[in-house]
Amino acid sequence: MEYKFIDLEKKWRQRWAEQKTYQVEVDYNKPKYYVLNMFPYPSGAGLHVGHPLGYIASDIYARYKRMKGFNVLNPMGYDAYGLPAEQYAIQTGQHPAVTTEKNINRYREQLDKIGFCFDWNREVRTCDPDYYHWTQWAFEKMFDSYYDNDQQSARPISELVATFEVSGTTNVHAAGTQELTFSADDWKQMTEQEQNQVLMNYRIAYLGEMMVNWCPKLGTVLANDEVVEGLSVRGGYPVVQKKMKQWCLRVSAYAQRLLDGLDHIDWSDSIKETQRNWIGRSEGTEVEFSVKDSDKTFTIFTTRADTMFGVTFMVLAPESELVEQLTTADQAEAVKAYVEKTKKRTERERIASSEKTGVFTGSYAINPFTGEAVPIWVSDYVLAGYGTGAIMAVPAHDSRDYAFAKTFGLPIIPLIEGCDVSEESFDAKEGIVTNSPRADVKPYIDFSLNGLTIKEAIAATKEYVSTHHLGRIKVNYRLRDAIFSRQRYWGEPFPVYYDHGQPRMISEECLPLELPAVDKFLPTETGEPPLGNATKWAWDTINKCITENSNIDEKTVFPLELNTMPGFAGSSAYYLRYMDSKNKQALVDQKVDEYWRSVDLYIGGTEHATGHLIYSRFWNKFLHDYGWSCEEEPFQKLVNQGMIQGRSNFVYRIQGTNCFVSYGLKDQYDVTPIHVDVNIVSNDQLDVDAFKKWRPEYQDAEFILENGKYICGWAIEKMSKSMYNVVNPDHIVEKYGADTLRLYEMFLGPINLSKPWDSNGIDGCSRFLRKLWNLFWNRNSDTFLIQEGTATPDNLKSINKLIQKVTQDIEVFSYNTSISAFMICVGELTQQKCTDKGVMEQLVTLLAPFAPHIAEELWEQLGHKTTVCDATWPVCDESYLKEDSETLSVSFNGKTRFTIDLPTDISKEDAQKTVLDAEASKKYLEGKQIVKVIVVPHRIINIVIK
RNA sequence: GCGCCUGUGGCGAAAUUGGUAGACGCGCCAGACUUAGGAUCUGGUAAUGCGAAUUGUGCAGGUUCGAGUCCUGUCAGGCGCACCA
Repeated sequence: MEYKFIDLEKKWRQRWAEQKTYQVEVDYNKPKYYVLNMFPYPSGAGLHVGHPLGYIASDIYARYKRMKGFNVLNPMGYDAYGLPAEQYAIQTGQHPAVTTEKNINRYREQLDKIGFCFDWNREVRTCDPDYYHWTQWAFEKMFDSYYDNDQQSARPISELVATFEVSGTTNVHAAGTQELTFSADDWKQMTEQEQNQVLMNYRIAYLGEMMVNWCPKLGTVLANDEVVEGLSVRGGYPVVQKKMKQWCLRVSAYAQRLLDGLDHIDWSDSIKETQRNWIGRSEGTEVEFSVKDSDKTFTIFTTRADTMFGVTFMVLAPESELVEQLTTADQAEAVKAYVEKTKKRTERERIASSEKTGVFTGSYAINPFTGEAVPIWVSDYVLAGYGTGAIMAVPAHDSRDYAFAKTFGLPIIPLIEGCDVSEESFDAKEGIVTNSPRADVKPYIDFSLNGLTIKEAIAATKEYVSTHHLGRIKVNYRLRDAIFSRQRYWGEPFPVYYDHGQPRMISEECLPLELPAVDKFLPTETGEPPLGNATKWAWDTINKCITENSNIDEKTVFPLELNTMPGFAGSSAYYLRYMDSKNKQALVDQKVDEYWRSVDLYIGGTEHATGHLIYSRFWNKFLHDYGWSCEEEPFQKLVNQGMIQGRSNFVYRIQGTNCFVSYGLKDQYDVTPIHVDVNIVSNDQLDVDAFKKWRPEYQDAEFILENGKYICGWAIEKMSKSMYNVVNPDHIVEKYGADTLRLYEMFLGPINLSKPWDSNGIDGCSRFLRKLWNLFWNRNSDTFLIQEGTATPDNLKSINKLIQKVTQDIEVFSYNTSISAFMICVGELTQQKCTDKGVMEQLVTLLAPFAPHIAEELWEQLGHKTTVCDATWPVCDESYLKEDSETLSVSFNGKTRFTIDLPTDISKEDAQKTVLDAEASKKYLEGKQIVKVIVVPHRIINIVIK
């Protein structure tokens, strides 16, 4: 009987669906295990062979864990809202709801062919009202919360109000956009509107006016992780800075917890490091400077407090409010012109030129350590959004300050013994401090750093600054709040209405606020959100939901929030929703959450390192603060699968002809390489007839062959339509079967590595499955070969070696080596003509996670009525692995020192010779007590001494 | 500039974690069966050499009886952050 994978795989796909094999429920009798893949954007292009890589890896692990007795949750869904889906809809001129539905169906069809053990019963789609109900709910909770720095937790905003009423800001340590100070009386005297404004400063979801990344071409603002080098990640369009009123999430309040949490989760070092960089914790000092001939003061932030004696000027960010305050009348015009000029430069232009520009404000600052007055400048190399938006410039020890000083002829004072600052600044943090204070200057204060190392000097200055109230020790983070508004149609609507300009939440009972179906959903370059067209929807919502407070100004043009939420909103808590995806009362039932807790194994690409994986952790921490998620961290272990690159093929056309020359002969002609569809190339050999039919212009193509074949050239490139190197998994499944595809994708190499797809190697995996099949069935007749009780010691040794290897490898996701082990084992069993049922049962069980279809079929043929998914994972019996051994005594200087157990494949003579020849070993071992010696042919490999 | 990761045959990669380097697969070579082979099976395949043998894990040192593995330096490639004070 032959291995007919097409029928066999179809049969088992159907049976799994009928018998609901992969449906799971909470089961307190079993330990849980939660496996999760980052859910896909259902893009219009469908899946290529790169997409299932992570799904296969996690599927293997999920099936393995199930066989080890765990109750395994392995769900799947779609991240259907957001820019990618909408851009695709715009490009194809269809409504995003239509294209998304279509794309999802296509994805599902493709996924189903590969035999995943997803529990589709729990599917979520971020664009489904039953799902985004809970996205909106979480947003409302964030609006109703502030972050208490003392408790390190989100708290209801009502508690903050209560405190304000009793003691104003005195005892408040809350994360805020600005530091506010007022008394209880001040608070009570504020109008409701003023109070709302104050609270907005503390809310975790807040409406803030700020500089944002505005992308005119996409017609929306973008988060920092969606912009790289001044261009949008999606589409690569220019991004400019623009001041806009936006909903934001106070992610920055969680910066320290996001950093600390990294120490307790099992993620790769590189992705943790990426997140640490992104959070950007920096310990430094804030120092107050007073302004000469004025009572004004301002604060700067520095990590190099040791350089206080080398400050020769100050610099303000052009956007800083200080600029206006500190500019003198004579300089006002020049400063204004400069600030205007900077505004017009895009982020990209600012980054591109490293030339320093700037203008003097006319004011001077007094250095609290030297008493010297130094000029205050404005320059765009200082960023408004970091620290205090003002710096002290120490050109001798900061390359940017140095460049600025050189451009504008400002003095440079070196502070490190022996450093040379004539050509460039000395930025290193190593050396002995000098000139602090300078010997030729009368000390202004009783404080010296001379003779200390930089590290000591920083500590000493910090100490001095805080005890003398010149400033304070301060930790800054680069992590900024997430901008949460998008001027787009295809996203979650905000559950927000405006009452006389004041934002208010639609009551929880009215959620979800459904996205209206509109005809005009295109974004606009001016930033008018498409939802503005849905006025009927808006007023219907108001009438339905806002009953008790119906004094909404009827003249309001549009009473609802027009923006929608960004792509990351829906993906931030989806792992919780899978636990209890049908729950109408809560995001997830508390009992259910306490059972599944958090994701044990999360698989996905590194591209989400500073986006989804930060937002999701933030979102979960917020929910955790209220007990809605029982774990502090959502993803305990993270495995990043590498990208699968494309392997393009080329044909070589002789210039000016329609004649193509084979790869090996191309150097003899003047040729142009042309991409050719990889689907008409097999093992780099071109299917000439298919090529002629591929494009009309090649219909009459001629070929110069080598050895009767046309060989194509190749290159590794990104898998994309334009390179004609996209390999569709459907084709592989049709030609080789899903099991072969699964095996081959895993056999390609370690999952965390990027690697090119190379269809050439797939035959090896295909051959392996046929060989396996041939162990069970005689190739030429329909005789089933397996019998009971025929196991030989060799059979048992082979299978136990496999059990040991696969069990070890699967735990560390080393699937490629597992598959090698399978190939070796099947080779051995074939040679041994093994027919034993017990051995075969173990073999099939081990194979089930990797190649579930063939495993099920063979399992059934072995006489089992139940699914192989519920078979018990075999345990290695090490007694079969022991080598027979012989003992050899080894003596040095006529005295027996130790004995060696010799493996059978080493002759006693060889071993003796090797040991005694090892002069160095003899000398080394002299007088030492030998505990253990391991011997392999021709060499002592391990001598353990006491 | 700062930080992280990776360098092993023609290719993808293994190496019991400091102990026979190159398992397994692809490709290639030879053979068998074939009208045929882009099917199947068998054997070979790091380099140099007829051979014995020698050299081999980016490069240069070091530790060790022993280093692909540990340490120092260096080069190359990839990734992240970046006028972040």
